[in-house]
Amino acid sequence: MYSLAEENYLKAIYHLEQEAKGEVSTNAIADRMATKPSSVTDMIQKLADKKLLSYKRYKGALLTPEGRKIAAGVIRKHRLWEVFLVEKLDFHWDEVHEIAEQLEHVHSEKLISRLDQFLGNPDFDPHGDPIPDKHGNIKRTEKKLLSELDKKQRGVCVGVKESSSDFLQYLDKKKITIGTKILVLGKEFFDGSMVIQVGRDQFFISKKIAENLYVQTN
Amino acid sequence: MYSLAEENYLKAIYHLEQEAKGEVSTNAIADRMATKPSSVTDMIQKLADKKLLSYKRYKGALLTPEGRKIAAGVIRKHRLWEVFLVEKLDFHWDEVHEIAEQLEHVHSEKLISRLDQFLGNPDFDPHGDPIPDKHGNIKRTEKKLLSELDKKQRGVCVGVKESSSDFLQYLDKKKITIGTKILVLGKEFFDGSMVIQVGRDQFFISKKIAENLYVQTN
DNA sequence: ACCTATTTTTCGTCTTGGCTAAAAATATTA
DNA sequence: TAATATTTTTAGCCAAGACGAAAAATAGGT
Ligand SMILES: [Mn+2]
Ligand SMILES: [Mn+2]
Ligand SMILES: [Mn+2]
Ligand SMILES: [Mn+2]
Repeated sequence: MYSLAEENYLKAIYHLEQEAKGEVSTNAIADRMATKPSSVTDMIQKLADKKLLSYKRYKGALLTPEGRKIAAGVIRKHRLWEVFLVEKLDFHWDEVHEIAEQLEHVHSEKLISRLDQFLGNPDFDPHGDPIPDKHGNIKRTEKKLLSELDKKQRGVCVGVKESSSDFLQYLDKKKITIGTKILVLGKEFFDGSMVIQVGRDQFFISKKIAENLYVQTN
Repeated sequence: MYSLAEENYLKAIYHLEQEAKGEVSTNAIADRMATKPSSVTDMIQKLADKKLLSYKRYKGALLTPEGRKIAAGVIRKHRLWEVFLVEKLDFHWDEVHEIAEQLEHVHSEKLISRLDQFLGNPDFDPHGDPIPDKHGNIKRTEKKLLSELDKKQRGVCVGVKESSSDFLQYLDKKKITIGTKILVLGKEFFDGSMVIQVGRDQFFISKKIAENLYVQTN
């Protein structure tokens, strides 16, 4: 059984590995976890001793299969609890993350398998992120950022990259949620801004918005 | 926001106050928490500094209203989660306590009020223990131990004093659960053992069993 | 190749919540 | 009341996980 701190480090490193593809640096981990590099060094040495990641001084960290499995398990729990909060307790998708940060550390195989079943074995969390199965495998789907679409292309919103409250509330205001169809009416190459159509509404969005919305194109 | 350790101490002291009616001794707390008296002294001094209990050296501890409120809040969460596990996730009543010990420390007012609502605002947990309301008030009901009944008296099982797995599984084997009607056929004064009728079955129970089953007589 | 800036590690320290051993206070019993 | 037993507290120590300051390694620029 791993401690709360260990689980959080593994989770952060797992996410950073996805994003950066390769060794994860001490500073990157410190940034992500809002902690100091010296603390990170201590912890990755400890995790290396436990064979949860491989680490050579000054060379960054890489999860071992075991470390990856632990991390995926924590992420699985986080996302299942988020589904629970939204689907069963009627929470809004911008309110669930902080609570799931706590719930993800409850240790019980049986609890999580029963919860999974209770929720109907969902594949995605309320933000469109895939839920790892009990072995830690994730069903990766084809998705791109809205910002990658060109004029006249269509996409269906399948997820968000950021899930800050501010961003999610912006999306709500614009009536964009998972499953919403989006048509790119125009794209400005100078600043990456777009004009899009959502339902009957047409409006302007900044590059920053377009870079944080995942869409699927068929 | 209080730490996991602080919450567990407050909860233990709360329960000991109920049982013993009066100041709670250092040793009693240490026993209940499977820790050492010296550790208890440290913690109760810390809790006294925070005004969660009153404490004079060598005189034991008594929760302040604030301390009692925190403790009742933790117990409320514990019991609501137990209801969730049994009612929604089909756990057996002997499996839920350990998991609830973890879930009770998740901090979110909104989570617990939504959970309460989702469960239909239950008054009792799966072991028959009353669930405090959001202000920490408990609906106390008239109940006595089965061992207090005399020959020919009837009672309805409304709770268990112990909820160890062994005991609960024993009760299952004997088809006794919350709501079961029990008739005392005989009582041996020498050792406190009884012969009781449950449904169509008649059988012998030891004093230890009778002292851990709460019944209501009408 | 050398100097400098950046990143990472090391070292000493802090807080929380444990522990043991010894001292002090209280309770019991002769 | 005095001696003894029990309970409680104090004092010193430990491990986890954080921190800042200083040292070491690496990366970049010339
Ligand atoms: Mn989340
Ligand atoms: Mn999510
Ligand atoms: Mn319980
Ligand atoms: Mn219970």
